[in-house]
Amino acid sequence: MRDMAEDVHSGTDRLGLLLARHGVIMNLRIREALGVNGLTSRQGMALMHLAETGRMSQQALLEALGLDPSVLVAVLNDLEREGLAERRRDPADRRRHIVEITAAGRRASSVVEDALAAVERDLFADLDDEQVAQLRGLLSRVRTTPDDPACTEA
Amino acid sequence: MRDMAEDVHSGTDRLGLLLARHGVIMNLRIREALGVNGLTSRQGMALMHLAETGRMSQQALLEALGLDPSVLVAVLNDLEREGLAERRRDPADRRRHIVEITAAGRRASSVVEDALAAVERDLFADLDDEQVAQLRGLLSRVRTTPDDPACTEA
DNA sequence: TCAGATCGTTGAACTACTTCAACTATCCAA
DNA sequence: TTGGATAGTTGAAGTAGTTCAACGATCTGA
Repeated sequence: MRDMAEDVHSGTDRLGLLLARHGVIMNLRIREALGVNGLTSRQGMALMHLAETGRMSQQALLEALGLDPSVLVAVLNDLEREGLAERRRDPADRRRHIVEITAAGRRASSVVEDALAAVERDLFADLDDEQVAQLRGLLSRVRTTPDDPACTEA
Repeated sequence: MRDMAEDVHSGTDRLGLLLARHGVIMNLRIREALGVNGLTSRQGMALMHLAETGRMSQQALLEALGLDPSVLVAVLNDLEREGLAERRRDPADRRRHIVEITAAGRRASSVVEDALAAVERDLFADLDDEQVAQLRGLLSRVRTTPDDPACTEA
């Protein structure tokens, strides 16, 4: 197909090492993008989640983001103070909070979206659309659910 | 019951978000693997680098790993104390250190290799060999070199 | 020989992330 | 009504990563 050099790197290159090397950098760039509004990357993540789902229980958000409860509290405090999200008690169970994104939150989240898109354009500048789609497909099938108990054997 | 919790991944999924989500987890697993000998993930990284190149100047290692000089010093101190690497002054320029991996270091590095391979097998269990190769190819073409000034134009 | 640069090193300050224990309010079931 | 569980909150401790300034040893060029 293309005349691309198949292996620019030396032969041994573990995929894991590639991920360790590039992953750190990609992560950095992505977190910068997530924090584009002066938010922390976590606040950005939470905002994106809320933008997707509109509203959800604090519990659900917590599990989706994989955060400690106490951490999420701080995140939501900040988002709420900035007027990007709101908490209100669930009338059906007053222990629970329902977290909802505000209009300002949606605006902020779309700014984050754009910043993410820009980083992607930058990171994946050498890939065409089809390849980016391919990459997305492959990555989405990576097993990141720790529900498999027998995974740390050597 | 938690009816909103389960289904999380869907529609909009930015590739960047995928990376932010999965990347953190992949990174965690990989770093666990890198630290399999009781080393820190950084020591593991350094060891892998040394195993690839055999020996290199401390300066070169520093740039390859993207570390602050002071950080590398600590890493090498530990590796040397464990007998996994050795520093000696470069006779051609006595300011410089030449870092060389030891036999024990090679053994340790191959343990890291195996652990990495295991993590990969686990993470990419749902991909066949061809797809893993594809993923490696795509990832290796991600732009992670920030030294290119003309890459952030849009 | 001297001045300035380079290499590795030390130490400290600073930030961010993680984890945990304890507490309040609320729900649910016996 | 009461005891135990759950949701969210607070605060603190511990860990790890980053950055920076300063220093001694050494090289290089004038």
